[in-house]
Amino acid sequence: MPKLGMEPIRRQALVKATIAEIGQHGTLDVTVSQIARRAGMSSALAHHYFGGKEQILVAAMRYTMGVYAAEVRGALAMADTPAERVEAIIRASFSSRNFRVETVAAWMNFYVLAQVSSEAKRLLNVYHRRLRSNLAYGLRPLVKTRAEMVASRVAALIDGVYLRQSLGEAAPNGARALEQIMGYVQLELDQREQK
Amino acid sequence: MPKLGMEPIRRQALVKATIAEIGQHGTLDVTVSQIARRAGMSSALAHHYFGGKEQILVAAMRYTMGVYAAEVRGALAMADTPAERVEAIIRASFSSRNFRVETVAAWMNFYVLAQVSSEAKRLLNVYHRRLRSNLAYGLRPLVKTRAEMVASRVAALIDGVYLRQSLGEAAPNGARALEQIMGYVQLELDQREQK
DNA sequence: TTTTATTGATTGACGCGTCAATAAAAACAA
DNA sequence: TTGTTTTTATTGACGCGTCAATCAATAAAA
Repeated sequence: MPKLGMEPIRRQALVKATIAEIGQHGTLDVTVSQIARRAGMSSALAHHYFGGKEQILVAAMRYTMGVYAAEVRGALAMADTPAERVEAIIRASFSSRNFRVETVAAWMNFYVLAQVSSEAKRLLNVYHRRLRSNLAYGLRPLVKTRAEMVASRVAALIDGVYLRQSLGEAAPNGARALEQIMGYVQLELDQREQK
Repeated sequence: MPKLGMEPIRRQALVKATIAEIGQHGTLDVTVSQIARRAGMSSALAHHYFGGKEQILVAAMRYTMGVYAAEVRGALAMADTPAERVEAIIRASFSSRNFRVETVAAWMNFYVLAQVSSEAKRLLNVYHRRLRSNLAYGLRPLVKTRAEMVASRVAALIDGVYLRQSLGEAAPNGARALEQIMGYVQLELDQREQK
């Protein structure tokens, strides 16, 4: 009963299943069969649409990063002041959409994937560059020449908080994470004013 | 030609080979045979001494953390002021001994291992608790009630910098990493003085 | 002869990727 | 319209390779 135009549906189902599966296992050690089963199809079909396991994983990565990027853009569009811009970017990292167990687990494993897949490495570098560039743009009016450095620190903080969360005793608490990082940003701003 | 007392030698050789192998592959996807070959023995012997792959990996993790902990203790012993204590702890994370490609790669993968091995998770939690506790102890005289929070941020920063380094375009630069983090600490100290 | 060291060979499981086969829709032909 | 061919969807089965773990066998110390 082949309905036509299944390709995009199948692809998305596989991508989402991949993230869920990685989230559940906490590892990239998920089989194509597991992913396919969760997505409701045979593993052969998964290979048919994606070619191989690595490409499925990279697609999942691209999807995850795309969701994040969209959220950043959305939040950025509503920000008027530089300070709001900065907060919007950070806030996106800890939104209930992104800062959940599966996504955190997936994210960490993308760093491992980047050790093996050059495309994954490229994607991760793009993410980092954008993040720092976006942050620095918002920060420049606020902290002038320190903008790049502060952006670097914020980026590292975000990654660090994610990593910590992956050890996850407690459920992800986006609000607390956000405060943690905004606290640092505020410190940089105060510093500026007192000079 | 069985020389007696080989066990500790073999074990250490395997542990070191494991770290080297993970460092080279960037992943936990290293076979027992590869590790054993690098350590100059058969895979059967590796199993004989460790029981299984997971135990080898955990041993490598314990070893890595042990090296780090020893270095922290050493640096701490030579620190007189609280500020020196804090710097000593951070410095250890970026010493030329610890902040090298293999170790950074291994470290990141320990987070993945912790998703699968409860012993690895335990070890990582111990590391985090100690790190934060050590930092907070040094920070308390300097920033009072903020000590815990600053310690948390520093810990997250360290992890974040490591993670970034694992993407490693350039070779690890411990000095720069150290500055990056000490810059933040200094900011917290300045803040305190101006109040 | 018991213990320690050591390995080649083997087993059993598992996973990726491929292929041939089935089936329905669409495109085309008469 | 009806018949034929091509394209798209889909899967079960399978081959090929890999790998963790085990075992039986060898050998030297104690």
